[in-house]
Amino acid sequence: MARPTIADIATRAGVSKGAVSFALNGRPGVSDATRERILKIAEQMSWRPHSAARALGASRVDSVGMVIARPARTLGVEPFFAHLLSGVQSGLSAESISLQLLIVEDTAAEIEVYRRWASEHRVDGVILVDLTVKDPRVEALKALELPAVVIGGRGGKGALASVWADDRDAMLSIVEYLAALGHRRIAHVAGTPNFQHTQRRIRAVRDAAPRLGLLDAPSLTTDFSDAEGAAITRKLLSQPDRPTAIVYDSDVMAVAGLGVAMEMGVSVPGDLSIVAFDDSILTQLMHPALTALSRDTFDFGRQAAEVLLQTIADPGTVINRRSADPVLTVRESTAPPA
Amino acid sequence: MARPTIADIATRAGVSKGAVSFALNGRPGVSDATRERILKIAEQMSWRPHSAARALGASRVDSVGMVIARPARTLGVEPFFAHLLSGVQSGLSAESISLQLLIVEDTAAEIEVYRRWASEHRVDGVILVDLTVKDPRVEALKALELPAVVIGGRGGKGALASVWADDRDAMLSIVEYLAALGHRRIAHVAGTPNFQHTQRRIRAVRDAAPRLGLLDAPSLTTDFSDAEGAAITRKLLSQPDRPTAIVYDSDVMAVAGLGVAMEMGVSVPGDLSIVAFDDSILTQLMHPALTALSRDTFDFGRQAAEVLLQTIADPGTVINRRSADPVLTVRESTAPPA
DNA sequence: TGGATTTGATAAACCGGTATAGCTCCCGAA
DNA sequence: TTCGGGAGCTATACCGGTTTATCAAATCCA
Repeated sequence: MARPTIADIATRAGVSKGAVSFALNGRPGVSDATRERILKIAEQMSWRPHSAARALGASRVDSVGMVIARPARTLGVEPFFAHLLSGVQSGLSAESISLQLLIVEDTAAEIEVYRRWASEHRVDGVILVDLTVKDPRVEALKALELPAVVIGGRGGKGALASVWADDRDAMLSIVEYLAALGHRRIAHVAGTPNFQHTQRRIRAVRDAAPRLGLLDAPSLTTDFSDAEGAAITRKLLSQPDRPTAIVYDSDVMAVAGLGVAMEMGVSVPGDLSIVAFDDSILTQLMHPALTALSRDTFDFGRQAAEVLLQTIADPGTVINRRSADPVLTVRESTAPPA
Repeated sequence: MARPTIADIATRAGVSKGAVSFALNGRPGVSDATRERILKIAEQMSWRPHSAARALGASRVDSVGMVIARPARTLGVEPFFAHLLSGVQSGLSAESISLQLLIVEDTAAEIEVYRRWASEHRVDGVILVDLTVKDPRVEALKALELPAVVIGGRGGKGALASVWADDRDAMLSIVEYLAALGHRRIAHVAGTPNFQHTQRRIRAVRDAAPRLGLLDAPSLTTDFSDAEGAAITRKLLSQPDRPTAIVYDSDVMAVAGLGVAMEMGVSVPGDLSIVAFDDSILTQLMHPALTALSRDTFDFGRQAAEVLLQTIADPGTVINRRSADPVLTVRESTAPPA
């Protein structure tokens, strides 16, 4: 027999389909003896549930979705997503829930995907990344009644569940470290302006500046691309009063910035200190290796999966879980100013 | 009404469920007038098929799977996979087929996933990457009768469908280019030895060496990691008769190698030319920017999706499609030897 | 000891589609 | 005039599970 169904098992065990279903799902309705017998037979016949059949009956598909709305070009280099993904999967695999991944161009397309997933019952819930300030996805998901968890940003007042880290504290620790080294001119090459985490980081820099006696602490936004990272760096380093330290919101931009510095003959860390707000193999490949903020991205993903599963199980309560705080890994790209 | 079913449509249209099914799937059995009417009503009620119900009835889930067996750590930096993924999705989205992605540790786990997917009917077919010499996955997939397409390597004699590029010719073009510049000592830092494409590339170097009058052309295998790439480079550059050019099997290793050269005071391209057998934003971020072999990875993925869908539709014929040949993009890291 | 409750199990409905057998009506050919 | 056959549609079985109503037997309690 190619693929046994519960009916086959029922026949073999001399019981009804219903009894088999109860036994296999560990719910009351059969005696321990019968349950044992059924489980053994199922094992023997190497039975596995037919996902579609189960989905149809139980109206739950054991599958969650994740859409990433960034151009594939920049995506690949960002180790962030690969780690996040692995973490999410590890959190899901315990319950043998599968993950649907989709890369799309923009938020409009992303919402369209949610709409389709909801109407076709393809996923039980979704994981959101890159939350923006007035994010239309939150509204859309609530309208669709699709359980969701936001990664890296609070889901709004009682709106969506979330898993987040303290970007503000993290940014403060970077700026304080640089100030302690003696830097007074620090620039911040930020990411996409409407991302919530970008905003929080910018605010952190702005708030800390007077307290730390910084002369100048501009935050300049980009699209997270290496190109803009490089362009902004070139502009910053061409100024008469150029910064002695630059903080980049991503490792890719930091690497691009390092390249520009070398090209312009600005020595790192002699003339310029560089810090990346995200760590990965990239920062370690460089010469000098970059000082970077390390976050446990894998764990981030794992927690997001957990929270999502809880949200699916009990849509009533909204969980906002704070994950481990990031730490600054000091390497060769930072030193006291000349 | 929250989610209309075909029964609802049938009632509204005053026809039977069957008629609605025929109309919505564009198959004969209803008149054009009725079909028109049914489609309009379905549109109005914004009906969408329930994926599980369709899967159960039609025994086809409109979903394909892809498992990547590499440590997440190296995965993230490889832009290769992000591009491939986007390509695959673009090929699938036309038929609105969804993609399941899974990252696992090793091949054993990968096969286990295939087994589960097959028994739970979660996917209609799978896409394979990183084919090894005597790949156990081929056998496993045939046993499971799961349609599959291999990316970047022939599926074996009549075994599995495939989409491949000519690695041999590509490697030849690199070596010939370096030889034409005047290099006679060329080293090849290869990838995992049991990958088929690694073998093909090694063979290409070995075969071309005598014809091009190369004094030495060793191929050294690695695990594709930056660490081993760096280690091997250090060893190569410490030799008395060190190579004047090194070809790396991946962009990540090439970048690591460039770092080692700089560290050892070996100037690139003055004392050493570097070529990466894979292009991405990484190679362009470096200083000097790396000469690299560019492949249309996106298109690769797109074609793989196409071939897989054809294979699913008609499991009889085995397609082996050759994709566009890669081209060498010359940048700043290559020059005639000193 | 007898009625109430619990336990263990069954049969059947159901989820939302697809596939098929069969029915009616109409047309054309013999 | 009759019969064959196709077009257009309906009714129904079916896919493989889950869930509920039902029921007999066992158990409990007074």
